[in-house]
Amino acid sequence: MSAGTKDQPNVTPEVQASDEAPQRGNAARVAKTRGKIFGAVISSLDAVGYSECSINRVQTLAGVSRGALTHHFPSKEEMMVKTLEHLLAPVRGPARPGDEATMLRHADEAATLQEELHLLWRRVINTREGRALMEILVAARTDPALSARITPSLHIYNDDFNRNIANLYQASAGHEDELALLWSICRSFMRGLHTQVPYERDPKIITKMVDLFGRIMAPHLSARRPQGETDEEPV
Amino acid sequence: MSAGTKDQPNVTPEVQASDEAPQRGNAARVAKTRGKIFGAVISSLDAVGYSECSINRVQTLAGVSRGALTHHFPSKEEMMVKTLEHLLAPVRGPARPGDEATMLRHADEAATLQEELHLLWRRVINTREGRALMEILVAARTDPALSARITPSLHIYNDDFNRNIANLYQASAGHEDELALLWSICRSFMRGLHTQVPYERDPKIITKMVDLFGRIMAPHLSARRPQGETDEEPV
DNA sequence: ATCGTAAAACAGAACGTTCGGTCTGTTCAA
DNA sequence: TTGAACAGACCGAACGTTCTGTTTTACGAT
Repeated sequence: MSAGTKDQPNVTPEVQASDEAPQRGNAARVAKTRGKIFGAVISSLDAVGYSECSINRVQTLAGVSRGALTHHFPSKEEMMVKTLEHLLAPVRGPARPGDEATMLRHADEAATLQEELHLLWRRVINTREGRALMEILVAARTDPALSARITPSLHIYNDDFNRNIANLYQASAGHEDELALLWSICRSFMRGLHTQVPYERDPKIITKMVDLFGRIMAPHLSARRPQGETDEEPV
Repeated sequence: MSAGTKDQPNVTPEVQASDEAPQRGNAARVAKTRGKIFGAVISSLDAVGYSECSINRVQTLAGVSRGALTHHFPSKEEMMVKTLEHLLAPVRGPARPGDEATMLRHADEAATLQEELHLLWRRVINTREGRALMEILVAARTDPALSARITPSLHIYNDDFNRNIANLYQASAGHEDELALLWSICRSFMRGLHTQVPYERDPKIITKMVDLFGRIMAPHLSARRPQGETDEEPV
């Protein structure tokens, strides 16, 4: 369904070796296969939603056999849990020192909070990955087993997220303890936007909403002066 | 699954006669059956989500036969479309003059915008009906046929919504044209909250978020003095 | 007033399809 | 040569739809 899923898998292969280390197996082959599967799951979630993201569809889209899929992910639940963790990984922070930091750090391109939120919307939330994540979150709400599996990951992600923003942003004076809350509000707003985009007559409305929201939030949330940055930027 | 779905159907029976007029049929019986079905659909959507809201489940939960269900809703898509319209109806405004107005009108109980938003969250968004609506919206995003069916209803609902808030609220001076945008932001934020509630360790966080959000929005959005009220309140 | 009849409302069996999970083989790398 | 990686057939269950029958209601003719 998506454009050119076969030609440009759109997944980051050969870079996934951060998972449980396969002591014996062929690491490169595993990473490639899992990468293809992750890409297919994400594309399917974005294109047809959680319930239609079937084993058969993923298998076909990824171009792998049923056996390969089953070997890596014994159940659909396992497939979704691992896909979620795959989606959360790049936002949690730099895997190794020197890697690009959290997706929040657009400070070099965005001067104002409004611009920052626009970038967040365009590059993180309103993407295939962002919509796929949304599908998993919504599905897990009514799936106790899935919910139980992903909740710990989400808590860890949330803690990492809050730790990262503490270095990059600050709340207005007198409300320093509200920083995490403020960013939770931003994220909630943008997740909610997901359910408005498909039904909005004028796409510009979405941009206007992000813009106005940024203007409203700006007095309460500002970027830190580049200061906690110097200690770790050899590149 | 839900508590006492059989004892207190929790649907508004005998009040649904607003649909395409059944020239011949038995209006009361139809309303009762459709009411039971709507209640079962809403409960199922809330409890198990869109994909698990199967015909079999609804049929059993509603206590009606397969034939009755099929008769009223020839397809699952039709069932969902009609359920959505059923969910949207009470928010669109008073069906007849004298009926209770839109769900937005808590002005008599809520003094501040914060209290108003809390009530909106507790009584409209974070309810079985609110979560059911969310499930349909999310499902329709990846279901073109369903999306095409519900989009007109959503547009009408949106227009009615904006018309209603224009009588009840006003944007801050100098930004009168932003009223609809401001409320869209509020709704987006609260819809996004749906995807955070199940995974939040401390439920109080949600309350705090609604509270802080209300505090941030308050300078931009205020209730109109009771003035456009007198022309239509004989009760 | 009541009876006949057509249509709506309801009941439930049966359909083919697709689902996720399981199973037995085969290939590849160490 | 061993075990991980992969391949593909197979299973019972559940899905949404379609179908034929039965009951109930409305209403004009008698």
